Amino acid sequence: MLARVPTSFKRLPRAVREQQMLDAAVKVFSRRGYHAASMDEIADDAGISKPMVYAYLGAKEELFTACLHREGTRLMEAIAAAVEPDLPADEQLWRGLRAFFRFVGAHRDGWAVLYRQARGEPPLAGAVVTMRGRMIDVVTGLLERALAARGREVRASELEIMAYALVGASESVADWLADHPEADADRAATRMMNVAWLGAGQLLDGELWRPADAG
Amino acid sequence: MLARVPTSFKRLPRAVREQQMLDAAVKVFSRRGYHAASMDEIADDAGISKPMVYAYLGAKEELFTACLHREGTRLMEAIAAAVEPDLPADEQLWRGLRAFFRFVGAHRDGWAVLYRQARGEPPLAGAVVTMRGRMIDVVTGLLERALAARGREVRASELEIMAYALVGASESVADWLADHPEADADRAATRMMNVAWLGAGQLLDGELWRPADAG
Amino acid sequence: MLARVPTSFKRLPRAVREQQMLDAAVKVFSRRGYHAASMDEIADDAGISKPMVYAYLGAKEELFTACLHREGTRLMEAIAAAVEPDLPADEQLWRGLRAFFRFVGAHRDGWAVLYRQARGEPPLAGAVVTMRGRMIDVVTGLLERALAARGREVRASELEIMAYALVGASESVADWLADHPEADADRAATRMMNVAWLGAGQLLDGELWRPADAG
Amino acid sequence: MLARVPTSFKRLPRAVREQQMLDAAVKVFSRRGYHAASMDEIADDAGISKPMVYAYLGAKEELFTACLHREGTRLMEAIAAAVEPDLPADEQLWRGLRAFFRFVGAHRDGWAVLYRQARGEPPLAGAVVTMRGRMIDVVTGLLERALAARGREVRASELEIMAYALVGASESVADWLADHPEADADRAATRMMNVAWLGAGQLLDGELWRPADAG
DNA sequence: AATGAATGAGTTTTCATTCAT
DNA sequence: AATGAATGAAAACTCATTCAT
Repeated sequence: MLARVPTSFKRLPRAVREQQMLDAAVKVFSRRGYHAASMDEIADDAGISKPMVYAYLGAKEELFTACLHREGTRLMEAIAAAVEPDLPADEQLWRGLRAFFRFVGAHRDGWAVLYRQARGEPPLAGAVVTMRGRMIDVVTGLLERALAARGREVRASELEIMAYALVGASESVADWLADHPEADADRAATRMMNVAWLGAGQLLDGELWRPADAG
Repeated sequence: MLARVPTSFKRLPRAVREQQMLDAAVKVFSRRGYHAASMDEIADDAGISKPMVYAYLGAKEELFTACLHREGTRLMEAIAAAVEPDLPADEQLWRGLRAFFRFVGAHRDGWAVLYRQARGEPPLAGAVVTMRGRMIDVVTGLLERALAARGREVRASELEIMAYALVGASESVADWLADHPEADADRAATRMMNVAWLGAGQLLDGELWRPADAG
Repeated sequence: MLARVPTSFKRLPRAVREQQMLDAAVKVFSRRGYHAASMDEIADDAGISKPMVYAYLGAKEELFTACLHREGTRLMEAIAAAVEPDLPADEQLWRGLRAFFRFVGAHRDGWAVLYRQARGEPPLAGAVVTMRGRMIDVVTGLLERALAARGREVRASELEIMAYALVGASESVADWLADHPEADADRAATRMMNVAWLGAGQLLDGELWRPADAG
Repeated sequence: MLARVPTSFKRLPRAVREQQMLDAAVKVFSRRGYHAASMDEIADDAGISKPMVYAYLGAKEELFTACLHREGTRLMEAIAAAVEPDLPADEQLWRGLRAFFRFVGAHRDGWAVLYRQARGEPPLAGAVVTMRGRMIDVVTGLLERALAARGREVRASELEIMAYALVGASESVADWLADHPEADADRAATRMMNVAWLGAGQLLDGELWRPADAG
């Protein structure tokens, strides 16, 4: 948590103000949902007047999009930092999943919640398409590299479905994680990795995938 | 022989009206989203006045819940009808997935859309928990039977996460299907089955699962 | 309380049905207030369908008026039965007041509550004027007889104001009684009699009026 | 010298708007009654939009309460200004009553009407209790001082009933005054004073109380 | 640069009342 | 005689958004 900047600091540079607003918006959107969140509450929470919010970040929809964008980027950066392109595919997938669940587990008010809300709201469809596209791209890239390393090639649409399945499964397990606050992010990542890598067939036969490292 | 259908469409019995209303509500909720859907439009679309909607199905939230319940039950019935408990696990999973995607593909305004919306809306959380529980139960049951057939046993929470992953993956691929109207439901089901059954590991190595039948 | 007539008794004579409805209406109006009382609840409580209420007792306003009329008449009859025109004025006033407070105390859901509600509602003004007129007439008659017995005469408008004051004071003390369920009706009547008969001047000097009898 | 009154009546400071709204609300509530009064009409009458009413004075119930409070306070102040604690009790009572009737007569849309409405409305019960308490306190205080001057003492509950009677009688005569627009407030006050001070017993015997002064 | 004042437009919900059977 | 079905009309309340200062 960032220390709250005292309200007495007036005339802050624009960039700082914008971050304050986004912090407040993420908080309120997460807590109340897109519709139930009121611009009033967001402005109040940011310690700023409503017209300023409009002046800096635009209307409600844009504001939400900006939140989603910022949180999504942070998530993507966390994943990117964890994955090293030269490792084998399973290690890459594992590190990516682990980073994903760690991030989601650590920011329970952030991207996962916003994304979940956005998915059901037609007016936010655009933002969702954009963000999901970025996630799909990450996964697709990983798969493509893995295939290339094996000297194989697969139609793009096949890869895309697979990426959808992986992303959807991860989101769902992230939901499970969000609903079980006592659960451990790394354990969830391990389970997810098992399903994703081995598939139900091998799992049912008792096969198991285990992380190589401890951390 | 049949009872005479009245020439004017007025004064229908309650049960009929309720179905008309639910039809309209599912349509409008799907098209507009929960919040943007107005009770006015739903009533109009059902060809009935608003007070009747309130009298028969209650306030907006209850109405949505009723929609979700009806559509979810239909989906579940479609899946249940397709799965035969005595078949091997992969065949069961396949038939279940195929039934799921066929249903979702055939009712693009139905369960999948409502469910997606409900997930982001705090006020609808209760309904989501109930419905998701039913889906998870179906998948968990399937996995349990498969394990039993192999003489193995696994902790309930492990199974649950696996079920979450499968359900989430399916939902996500269903989204993909919803976004690609030209796509074929059975092909999507096959892709999904591959990911779910074989896992990324074997898929990347070129293994492939194929349906046994043609239907 | 009348024993509830079982709903299975259908086709009751009109007069009986009307009393059932009035019973229900008095109850619901008293409990909820004129506006918050819904015709639905009244019909339900009477164990009858709404159209019947309309057919027998008319619209909501008429229904309320009918309630007020019935309860008011009962009150007036109770007072009339208690007052004997040949007694001295103070004895008459005392008996009238005592009957009034006893009645109000015994029917805490009846006349007093309805009347209080009606007073503030412009649409019910007519009914209030009528009922209050009847009360004022009773008091005015009492005062006139008392004056006649003393061989005096006073302008009608003077008497009228006096009657207003007495009626208003009684209503107010009745309110006090309604708000103090543990209070005793006869004690309240005695206090009221003291104020009304002796006036503040004598009361402050310690004079006291006491009922002659014990009953 | 005076601050320039803006040519357009827009953008007034909050305090001013609040008074305008209260003025309009008192008017509309008095004319139509609590329920029949619509927030729309009140806003229109105040020359402002509905949301401002909600923003400044809250929901309908709070708005009504605020009206009652303002008008009640004005009435109480008028009475307090008229009564001088060092005068004899009858003089105090007389001045109080006169101030009361003058005020009520001069503000036929104010306190008396609102109070009458509030009494019958269950949702406004709280406000009524508060306001009536203040009136009762004023009268009780007067009576206590009078008793103390005579060296006597009386139980609080006795005084309370007496106060109820006096307040109720005054309200009723105020009603009479409201229904007789040609009537004179001071004459009504004199009549009321006679009943209250002398009581029916002495009045019937021809005794009469008269104000000492002419004003 | 910053905000208090202001509103248009829309929504859910309720209720008295009446047909058609 | 009795009722389930049906509705017109209105009311309270909220919110995103913008002026004017």
